Amino acid sequence: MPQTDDHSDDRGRPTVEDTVLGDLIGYRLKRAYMQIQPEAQRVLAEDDLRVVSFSCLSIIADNTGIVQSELADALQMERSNLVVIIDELEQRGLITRKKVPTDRRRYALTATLRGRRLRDRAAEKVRTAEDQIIGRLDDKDRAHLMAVLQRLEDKAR
Amino acid sequence: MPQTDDHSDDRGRPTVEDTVLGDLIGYRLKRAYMQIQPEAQRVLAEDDLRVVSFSCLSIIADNTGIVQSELADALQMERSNLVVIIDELEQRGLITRKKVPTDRRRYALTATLRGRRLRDRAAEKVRTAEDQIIGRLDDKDRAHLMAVLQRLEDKAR
DNA sequence: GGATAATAGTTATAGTCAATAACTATTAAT
DNA sequence: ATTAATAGTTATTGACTATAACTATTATCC
Repeated sequence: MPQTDDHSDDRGRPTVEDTVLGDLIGYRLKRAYMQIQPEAQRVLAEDDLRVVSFSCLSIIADNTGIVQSELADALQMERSNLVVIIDELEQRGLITRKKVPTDRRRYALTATLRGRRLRDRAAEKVRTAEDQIIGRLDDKDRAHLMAVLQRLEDKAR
Repeated sequence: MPQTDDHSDDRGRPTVEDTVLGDLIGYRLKRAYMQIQPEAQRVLAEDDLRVVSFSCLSIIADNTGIVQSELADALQMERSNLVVIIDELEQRGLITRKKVPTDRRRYALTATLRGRRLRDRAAEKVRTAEDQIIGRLDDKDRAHLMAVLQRLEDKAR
């Protein structure tokens, strides 16, 4: 009987039971995310971007004139934590900030040409990295996954 | 033309474009997780558990005699960060720690009856909370989601 | 029209969490 | 028997998130 109680198989791979935990959506989501995130972080770091600054840049690129509050809403983060990120993107010449004439409290954010190009390139790299990790989870499953995740997100609100 | 450029619809709902970002698996996973996590945290807090301590307790309950290194491996966390969590679970009488006679470096972890009961109850509550959030995403989609996430996780290694 | 509320952006700060290094005790490898 | 590696522990650090407090500006409502 080769099955011992040391919780590992013959290849040293853990065989830890997690049926209860593993049946929770939150657990599976987090673990799946933990596979992807470090790689995304790595490729983005090559362009001196963090995941969060890439996300900001990407939303700004697709929503010319968006203001910080709206951006914070969209990314579900605190306005206050956005400030330094926006500062850096502006200093690097990836976005511009200009006062909204009709409401001088607000700043309209716009991606520069450099910003848009960097976004496009970075997005492509992240997408490629993801594809390598998931071993080209076939297109149908990928599409279904994305649709279900999107719905899950929508339902939650 | 009611469509303005303020990135919100008539109900104040944001209509921010995120096609590039939204097509990344990592982004969708994170956002889906962010819907679930706070609720899981909330129901677990009712039993003075954090997500991570619940996860530990659950794995221990299903793997009698597991040692800390194996647990850290299973949950993909650092051994060092486990220590305080294990300490607390032991102090609360939810698990026991006893030296492994054949290897005195290791401690065998076992859930007590109280520990197992708490785990079962807490898992049930988390599961219920998840179901409420996802609005009973139908069983077929749920099963498919879990299967794909599991595969995604496996492929990544 | 003027007092009061709310909103946008900012700053500073505190709490949480994960990662790292260094250490002791014990076992495995050569 | 010496050297390596492993298990658990402690302390510390850096990153990230949340919160409160503040200024400037706009919206609300008597």
